[in-house]
Amino acid sequence: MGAECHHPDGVHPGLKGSALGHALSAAESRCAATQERLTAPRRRVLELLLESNAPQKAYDLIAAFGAHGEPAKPPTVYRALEFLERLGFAHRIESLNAYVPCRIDGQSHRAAFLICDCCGAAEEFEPDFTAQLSAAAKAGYQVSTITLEARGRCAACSAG
Amino acid sequence: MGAECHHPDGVHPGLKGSALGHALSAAESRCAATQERLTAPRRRVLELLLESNAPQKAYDLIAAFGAHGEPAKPPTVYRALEFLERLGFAHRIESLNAYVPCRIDGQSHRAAFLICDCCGAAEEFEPDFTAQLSAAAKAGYQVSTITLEARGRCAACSAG
DNA sequence: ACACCTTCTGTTATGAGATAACATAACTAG
DNA sequence: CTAGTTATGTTATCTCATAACAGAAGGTGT
Repeated sequence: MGAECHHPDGVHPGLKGSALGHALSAAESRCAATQERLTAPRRRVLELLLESNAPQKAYDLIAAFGAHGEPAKPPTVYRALEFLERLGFAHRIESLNAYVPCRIDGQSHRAAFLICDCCGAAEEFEPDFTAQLSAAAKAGYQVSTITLEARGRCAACSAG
Repeated sequence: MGAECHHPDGVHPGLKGSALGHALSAAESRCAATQERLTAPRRRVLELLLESNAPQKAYDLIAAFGAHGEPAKPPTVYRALEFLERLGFAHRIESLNAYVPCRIDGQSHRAAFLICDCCGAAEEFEPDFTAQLSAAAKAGYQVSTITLEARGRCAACSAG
């Protein structure tokens, strides 16, 4: 996580200005369509995730929450994250205890990440879980959610 | 995790008696073969994992460590777990913050779990990561480790 | 045997991550 | 407008994990 090399963070630059505004508006629309409420704290946490270029720890979000440097209380942020995950706007990366905004259109309830141990980037990709789901079915499991986290080195860090 | 239903815990019954002894001996042998040392605390933690029929939290292991009810100190157990994971004798299940003994012969450095949200069982299975590894390669990632956790309901809990 | 190095353990303390519980406020349907 | 539901604010606490350092145990060369 930046501990091993000095490559620039992240594949995703983090959204700013109008791109950020658009992403938030899109989230508003999706909430409106399903009668969910993108309230102020939820919107703020989503904004922080979208602005960032790397997975964010919950306490990073807590610290950055207030406009003038005041932190949030932990439950405020954890509740917002729970909401954002439920709606597919964000994902938790278990092996990092960190959160990223969903970068993939449409909510599949499935997440897969390529995590660079060098620069800390976490790239979401569209998973093909065919093989695993058939293994699960064979074992009699009814799978509701499935997550995959692959650790390694991104292209830039492999090269550098 | 037992919160939703009353099915018996676990697909794996937990080892006892000679089966447990054999498993520990096998671990000794594998350590000896690679000049690693299965020291007393490491062996004890492995024993606790093998005896259990469900994923064990670190602090469960800490509490159960001593023969006469004395707990271990946290670093004792965490160090042992680190060792056991490194040698492939145990796996951490990220989404549970819990640990299981490896149930699959040979250490692939890859773990995949079917986790029952109903009874708490966590069944390890042999993953086929072909699809994901090719997606990673296409993105330029050099993958070193890969973990997968599927949540759902086991056969018994689906039926009941 | 010995000195040396390395690895592992014991211990104290603290840092990081997450949630319980309860009171209050804001929406929303009738 | 009032009853029910959903969300927030706040305090406190709980769970999970590691830093740091001293000392013991094992291994190696002479």
